[in-house]
Amino acid sequence: MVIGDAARASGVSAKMIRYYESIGLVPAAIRTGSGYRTYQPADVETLRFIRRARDLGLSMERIKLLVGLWHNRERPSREVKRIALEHVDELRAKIGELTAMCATLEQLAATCHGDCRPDCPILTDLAAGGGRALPAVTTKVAV
Amino acid sequence: MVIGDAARASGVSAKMIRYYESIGLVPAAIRTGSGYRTYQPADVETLRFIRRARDLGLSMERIKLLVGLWHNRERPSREVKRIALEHVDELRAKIGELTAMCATLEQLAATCHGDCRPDCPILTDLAAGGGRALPAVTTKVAV
DNA sequence: TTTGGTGATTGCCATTATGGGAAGGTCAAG
DNA sequence: CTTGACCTTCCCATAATGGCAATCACCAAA
Repeated sequence: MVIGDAARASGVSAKMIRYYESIGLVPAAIRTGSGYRTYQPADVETLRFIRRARDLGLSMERIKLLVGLWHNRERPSREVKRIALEHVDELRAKIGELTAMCATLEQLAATCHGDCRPDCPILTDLAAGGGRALPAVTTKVAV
Repeated sequence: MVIGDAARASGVSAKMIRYYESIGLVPAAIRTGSGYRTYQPADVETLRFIRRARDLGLSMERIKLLVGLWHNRERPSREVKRIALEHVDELRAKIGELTAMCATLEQLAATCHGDCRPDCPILTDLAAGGGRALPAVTTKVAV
């Protein structure tokens, strides 16, 4: 199996496979005499694991830890859970930030008539000091 | 007013002010004889505007448009509102993605006992194909 | 006036994860 | 033997920000 086959089988682009190798996330692939990287089904499985972890938004660093734990039969599941929950915390924090931004913008947009006239509360707010005019609802952030 | 003063007055770092100038977001500052950038109160106002827009998560590109509209007395508020709502759409999409990730991870973590034993549904899920075991709740994504 | 300290200038590097492209080698089918 | 598909490495780019380094400017105190 050459890199293109592994890419198709795993859903990870060839470019990314080489990148993962370069940062040590996957071991260096065995090369053919002419320098082509070769992959075994087990390698493809690892790549699929990585892809799913990426789909959950995990950073390369955490994925590296998870792959290590995955390949370690002595792992304590506590470690895995800790990493997952750390990421959950970060996701919740990010969601909170974005939700606050979204709420502020929605409120500003709601009070903008959005026609051909130039006066606009969105610009006024950005120019004047940001949302102090609508504090009560803005602070109602999920999570 | 030299760049450090403008930075303190606007809450935008000197580094970022130079960067904004380099990408054309703010006009090139007038220089003193020895090459120092000088700023007027109006420039500081623009920088504060930009900072607030950044705080709302707007991209440089959209901020560039907003600054243009802000400085244009003939602007139709429709344009401003459209840009704001485009960003709201993107925020909502992002929030939806993160919420889905978060829900999946929370569920997996909830079923992981998290002790010294090695078996772990989080790893099992990542290895096996991702969340197909918990579809009903996973799809219940906000937004 | 000299010296010291603070700050401004440019430029280069790093970040995160990913894509694009060029130049050149390899392989299999026709 | 040619052609096309595919591999290799290397460089560049992204968005927005921080950091570092060398050099120069300015202000105030001694």
